[in-house]
Amino acid sequence: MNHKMIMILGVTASGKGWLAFELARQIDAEIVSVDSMKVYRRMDVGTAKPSLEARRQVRYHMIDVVEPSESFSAGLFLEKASAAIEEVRGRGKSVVAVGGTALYSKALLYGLFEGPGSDERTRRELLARVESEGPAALHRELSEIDPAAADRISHNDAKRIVRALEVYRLTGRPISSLQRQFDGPGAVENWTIIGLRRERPVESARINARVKKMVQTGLVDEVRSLLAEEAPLSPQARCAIGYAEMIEHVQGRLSLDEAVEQIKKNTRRLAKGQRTWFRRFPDVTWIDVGAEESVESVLERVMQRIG
RNA sequence: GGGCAGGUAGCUCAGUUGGUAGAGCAACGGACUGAAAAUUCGUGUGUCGGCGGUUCAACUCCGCCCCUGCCCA
Repeated sequence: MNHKMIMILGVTASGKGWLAFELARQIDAEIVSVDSMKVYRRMDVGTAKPSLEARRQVRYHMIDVVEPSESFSAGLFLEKASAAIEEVRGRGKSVVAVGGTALYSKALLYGLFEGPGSDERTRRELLARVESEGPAALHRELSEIDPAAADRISHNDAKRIVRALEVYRLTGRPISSLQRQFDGPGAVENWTIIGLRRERPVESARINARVKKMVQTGLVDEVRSLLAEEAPLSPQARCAIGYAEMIEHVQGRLSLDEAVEQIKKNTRRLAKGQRTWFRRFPDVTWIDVGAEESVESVLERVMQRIG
């Protein structure tokens, strides 16, 4: 008994993957990856997946669950991840959830609203209208049926406008009346949330080093072979950082150096967005990691917090 | 040593007839509920190389010095 639910947060390249692995071994837990890109098979180097060796030692979930040609979603994530967590708990083991996809983490903590998933036909239709009429026109339409949502969504944010209209069309209810989960207590209290944090320049330096290493360990070849596959990469998979830029390079629109610089820049931006999300997460115990601090030392500090 | 061209934001550079400065990129802050590594909103962060001079007022004009690049010795 006494199995734990631990969530580890941190920006990309913060070392949370290692920590999760060491922690899982220490407390005999299984790991649930909370990452929108590690779900794709054969996208290994660029998503910094745990090694096969690590995966032999600790059981991982939510990694390699779909083909690169498939689309994935927060809803699908929540469904599969919840099932995985149930399974782990059924074995009487602890759960360590690690990842950098904040929306997915939030979905685990609070759930998502009970509503329709994306509907391809409706969405295609609405997107066509965005093309011809511009997002502002649809935003005006949204403000008629759901002023609260329109107020919150920028008139240029085509994706959210489309989603809101889609939900209304499918359910006849304004999306703002359905999205209430994040306001309540959710399942937060079941989790111990640990955040890893370093000084900004250190985080940036780690990102640069990681990108360099990805290129050295075969990112270009990985992208080439993905492009050579029969089924084309899904829109989501192909905009993954590291892949989008390398596709430009492989197709001759960017030099290798330019692509690498772009990847570094976009990864830094990703980290920035992650910080913004995580800052507002509830009940996070932040661990300020020293520049040269060892995994063991961090692990020890985390163990103290977990008790 | 002499000549020429430059020294303005983290970087690349604009800056009209003197009225204490902008643009791109980078950076920073925010939003975010089934595409989220996506999408989107916002913000100049500056001893204008240094020291003097002219002027009500100097990034703009003058002098000296320092630094960088090119050319001539």
